[in-house]
Amino acid sequence: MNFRERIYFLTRQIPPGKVATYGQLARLAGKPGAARAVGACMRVNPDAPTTPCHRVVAADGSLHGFFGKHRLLDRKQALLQTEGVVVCGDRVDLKQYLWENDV
DNA sequence: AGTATGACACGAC
DNA sequence: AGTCGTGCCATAC
Repeated sequence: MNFRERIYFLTRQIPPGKVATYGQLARLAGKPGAARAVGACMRVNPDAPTTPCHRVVAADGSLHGFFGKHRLLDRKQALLQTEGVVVCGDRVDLKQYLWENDV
């Protein structure tokens, strides 16, 4: 299982209404410093709906990438809010929606 | 095999 | 608190 697959798997484990940071996924993947690598995996993200990359945010809770050029953030943003994540502008309250991975 | 690029994170100012 | 610079890992060419 390559890192990418782990990242996708972990991302899939993110419950609705919650978000995980790249560093978090990287850490769960076994590479606490592979935050960038996580983002790289999301970029290739072959399974967009299967891998809720929109649930993956930066360490500050700010949404990255998936809205940059595509600007479809509004769509993802709305989706996140539908799941229970209130997106403040381009950021979410990690203290409230940060995936604790208790499971 | 090496170089260049990238959806990040942390430290310091 | 916000902004700037550097470091880490993986992927793609």
